[in-house]
Amino acid sequence: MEKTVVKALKVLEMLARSPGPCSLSDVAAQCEMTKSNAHRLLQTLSTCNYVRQAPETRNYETTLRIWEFGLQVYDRFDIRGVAEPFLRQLHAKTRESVHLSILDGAEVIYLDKIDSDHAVRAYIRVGERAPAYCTSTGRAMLAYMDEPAIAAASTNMRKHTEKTIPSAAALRRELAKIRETGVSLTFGEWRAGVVGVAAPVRTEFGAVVAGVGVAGPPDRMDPDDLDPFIDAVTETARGLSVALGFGDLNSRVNR
Amino acid sequence: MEKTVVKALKVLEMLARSPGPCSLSDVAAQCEMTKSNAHRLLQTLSTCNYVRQAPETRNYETTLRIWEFGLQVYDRFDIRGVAEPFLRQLHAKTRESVHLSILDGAEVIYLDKIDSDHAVRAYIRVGERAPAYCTSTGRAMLAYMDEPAIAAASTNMRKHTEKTIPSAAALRRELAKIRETGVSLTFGEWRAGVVGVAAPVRTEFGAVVAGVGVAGPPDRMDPDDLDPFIDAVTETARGLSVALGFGDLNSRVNR
DNA sequence: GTACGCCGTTCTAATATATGGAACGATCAA
DNA sequence: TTGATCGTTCCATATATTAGAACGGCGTAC
Repeated sequence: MEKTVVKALKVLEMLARSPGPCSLSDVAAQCEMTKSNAHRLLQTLSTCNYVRQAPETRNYETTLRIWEFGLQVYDRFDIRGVAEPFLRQLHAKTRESVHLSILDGAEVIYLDKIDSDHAVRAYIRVGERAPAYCTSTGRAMLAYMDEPAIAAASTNMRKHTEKTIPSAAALRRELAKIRETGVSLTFGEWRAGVVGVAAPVRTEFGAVVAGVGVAGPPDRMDPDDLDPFIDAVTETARGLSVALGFGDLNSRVNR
Repeated sequence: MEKTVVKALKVLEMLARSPGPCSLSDVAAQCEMTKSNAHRLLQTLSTCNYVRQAPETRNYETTLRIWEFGLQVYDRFDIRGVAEPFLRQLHAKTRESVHLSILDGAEVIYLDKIDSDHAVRAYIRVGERAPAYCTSTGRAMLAYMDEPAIAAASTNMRKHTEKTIPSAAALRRELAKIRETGVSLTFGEWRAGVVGVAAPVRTEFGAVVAGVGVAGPPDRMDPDDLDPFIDAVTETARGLSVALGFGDLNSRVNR
């Protein structure tokens, strides 16, 4: 294991996370290394154009280099390109916020979204993470994962709201229900007051590659009458599954 | 200079750029290192979750980790957040594609865009780069940069289309004109058949931080009658400059 | 069926490389 | 002026990285 590389990445991550430029001492302190060590790492990162220092304050900050590479990586995950028209359609039908996410370990990552037009709306940011076990798209995907993945997702379960699913056993019952009905429902388990309806996006071979869902407040998404939303979401998921199902996801190249 | 870090970044960049998963040998060959060296680098990058190997083929590919960090970095460049309503307004007025870009050395990076609704439209991708000297937003920013920056931007000038500005001298004349009028105009210099109208976005201290512009085909953007577009763009640039002008750009934190 | 070649991976000794502490000049506050 | 803090440079030491050989697995060609 290359220690230097790990340290360099640590510095880079720290700078990326930081809300503003950092002094050398800040970097050294937060990354728990000596000043001279941090200094040299920052210099190499500078010559590679990943960070730069403000000419006047001598503080260090990240450049847009990482963003560029991130976009390149992201574009290869072509789910989003294929999914966009489907998301648009789902949004047009429901007028609520619609989300596209993938599973990464025990968390979901939101790949794309379209916000509701309503003033009161469910809001997430693209790139954000959330625990899979208590989000609608997360559970929709979990339901079709193998045992180790489910076990991993049901450790460290916490009550994020009053309604968060309370136990691994309850989660497994919920996942079984999802496998029966094909739909994942949540009622304010992650963010209070947000109703979620989601379904898995699968390839023709059955592999789950993403989750798609709609989220909104209970006064517009009546828990007793979610059928219109369920229908819209399942149709979107089915359409997306077909659109994505031809070939291996990772072999897709840039559009 | 930490050689190991440079190598690791090289591997990461190579994988990000690659259209699909790469075998170890590919990585070693393309990055010009021994297989064992590439192998260890890939392993450390794996344990840091920046790359992973497909379980079956054993090929390596990037994860979405870089994308996540890229987004964090990007969000700190709050220009885009502030600019969005202005771009929307400009788009509403012109119905053409509008672009927001920043200068990075001799190139522009497109930060954001809104596409025209028309079937025929100027198209760029967010995150894309283009030479500053022959794009409208690029020249709008260059016009207010210091001598070394202009000199750097006027090296390696190539004819991308028939209309590309032919020489450094011509570029300087053009930049002088921009400083007079406040507007930068291009007629198919980078992509044939695309008319561009752009203006610089400046802080109250005069520092140029971005460029904003509109682009479209000559039949809707008549070179002899660009005044409506010029007015719209200058108004947008002025509004954005005011909105951004209070304080240092880099000290802005997440919304 | 067997031999060959290529793959990814592991190991090791040799060496290049990173390390942290000390020292330096600059800047700022008291 | 003094003292403290900052960013940066230097250097001997220790350590982490290196290249190459060797291994076992796999597919292919003969």
